Amino acid sequence: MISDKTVARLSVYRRVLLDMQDAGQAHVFSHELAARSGCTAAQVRRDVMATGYTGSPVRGYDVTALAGSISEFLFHSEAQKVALVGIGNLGRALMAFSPRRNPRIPLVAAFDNDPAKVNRVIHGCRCYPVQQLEEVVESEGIRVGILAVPSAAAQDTARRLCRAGVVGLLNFAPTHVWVPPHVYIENLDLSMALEKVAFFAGLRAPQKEISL
Amino acid sequence: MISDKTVARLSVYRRVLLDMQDAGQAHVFSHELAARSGCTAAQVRRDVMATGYTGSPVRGYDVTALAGSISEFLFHSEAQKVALVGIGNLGRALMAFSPRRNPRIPLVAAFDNDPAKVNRVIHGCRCYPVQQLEEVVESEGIRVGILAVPSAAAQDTARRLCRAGVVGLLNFAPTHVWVPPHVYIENLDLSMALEKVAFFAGLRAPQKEISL
DNA sequence: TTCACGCTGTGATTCGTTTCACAAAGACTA
DNA sequence: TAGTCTTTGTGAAACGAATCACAGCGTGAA
Ligand SMILES: NC(=O)c1ccc[n+]([C@@H]2O[C@H](COP(=O)([O-])OP(=O)(O)OC[C@H]3O[C@@H](n4cnc5c(N)ncnc54)[C@H](O)[C@@H]3O)[C@@H](O)[C@H]2O)c1
Ligand SMILES: NC(=O)c1ccc[n+]([C@@H]2O[C@H](COP(=O)([O-])OP(=O)(O)OC[C@H]3O[C@@H](n4cnc5c(N)ncnc54)[C@H](O)[C@@H]3O)[C@@H](O)[C@H]2O)c1
Repeated sequence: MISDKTVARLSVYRRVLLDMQDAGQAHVFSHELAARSGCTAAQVRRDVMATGYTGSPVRGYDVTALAGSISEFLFHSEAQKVALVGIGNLGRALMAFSPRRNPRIPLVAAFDNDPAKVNRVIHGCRCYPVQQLEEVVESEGIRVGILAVPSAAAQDTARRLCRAGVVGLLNFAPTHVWVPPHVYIENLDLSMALEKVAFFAGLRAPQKEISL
Repeated sequence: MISDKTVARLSVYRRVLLDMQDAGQAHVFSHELAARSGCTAAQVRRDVMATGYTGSPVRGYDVTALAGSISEFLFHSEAQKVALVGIGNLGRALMAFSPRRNPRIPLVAAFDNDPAKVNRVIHGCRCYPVQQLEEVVESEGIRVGILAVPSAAAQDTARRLCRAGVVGLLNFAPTHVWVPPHVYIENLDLSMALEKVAFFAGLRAPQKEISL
């Protein structure tokens, strides 16, 4: 019913609105929010419709009220606890970033199969041996998982997470991961994204410089 | 003419095909490639059309030949050199990953405004003070940039990169960045992706466990 | 009080992508 | 040789999302 892409844009609008709130701005028009979010005014209005909030044709949207409405829409349920699997280069960067993130989506546990990396606390997040995955996910009621393990381990890790009750996955491994139909999975394939950028960069500057 | 999404999927097919090649598989059918790539057989056939390669109705596609055709299609131009700006947590993870990546898209320079992080070589990549950005990008002929700086610095960094000749950008900062129309930009907003996953996870398991 | 203005909310439309469905073709069988 | 089987390549149809376009409305000006 509600589209993937609308949810993504609402998340962007929310961040922009919070920035505006910090800057003391009280009202905003759809075209202004659109410009700051990289989309069109019509799209903003359509997306805002989904949250049920209604603006005023004269003042536009109330910044605080709209931010609140989007927050309520996006984070309606109780806080969604997150588990990270794979405390490697990428996993550690994600952990370092997590305190700056949305407190409604807290990172509460991390797992690794390397004994040297576990049984400590990094940026407020407990690190466990991967053997305890099911136990911790179940006891903490974790519903969201982040896969930052090598490709070869991704499918099996996903299977374990889903069995333990995870229903949303963010996958950084550059491989397709099968999950049960009730689980939502989002793939963030950085290599693929870079290849895409390189491809279009090649199209846009195809001729060598006249370099003589 | 060629769609964004087709390029993305071709990149995935290519990786799957290289894995098959390593495993000694000589031929593959569209439905098989589709299953391993997370899409449909019809989509595979459509996408393959774009590269100009033609399979056999009996044997399917020749793994090596198709991988080659996709590679040629995606990486037709000379190697696309890449510059990274922002040697923080995320930047360092990307540098650590780069040797494992496509050699047609080499990471050749990194920049930071923190003097403590520059004037050394990390994973084979030279780190420069950000003041030398224009000079290095121009002299090396770099056409692709990765933004791993804080949001506040993203727009200005993008502007400098584009002025220096970059025509493709990969942006990790959670902010909208304006670029000239001839520049291709791809945003990888990890926070947004996680909020999306959390949202759909909340929808799929909305009720608290009957936990008594 | 009337009018003009600019913006929101939304039905209708357009656009791009995915999926369907089938003709064409090689290989194997008898 | 004729027939069957499986898969490709691709027009055509279906689908979903973005965009258009405008009615409706509150405001401020005259
Ligand atoms: N680092 C990057 O910038 C980057 C970029 C693109 C994609 N990726 C992908 O992200 C994933 C992680 O990348 P990375 O650079 O952090 O790799 P890494 O090798 O630094 O870290 C992987 C971690 O996973 C752990 N691990 C391995 N098998 C495991 C298992 N079965 N269970 C639990 N933990 C296990 C390892 O001990 C290690 O700590 C990889 O799939 C990689 O392809 C990373
Ligand atoms: N770390 C993550 O997992 C993560 C996740 C999501 C998004 N991001 C985004 O990626 C970006 C980088 O994240 P990070 O965790 O690496 O942050 P970080 O603070 O660890 O690193 C930022 C780096 O950029 C450098 N820098 C700051 N201003 C600069 C400038 N004007 N020119 C050049 N260099 C400059 C800093 O010296 C620092 O080394 C941020 O925008 C962040 O929001 C990071």
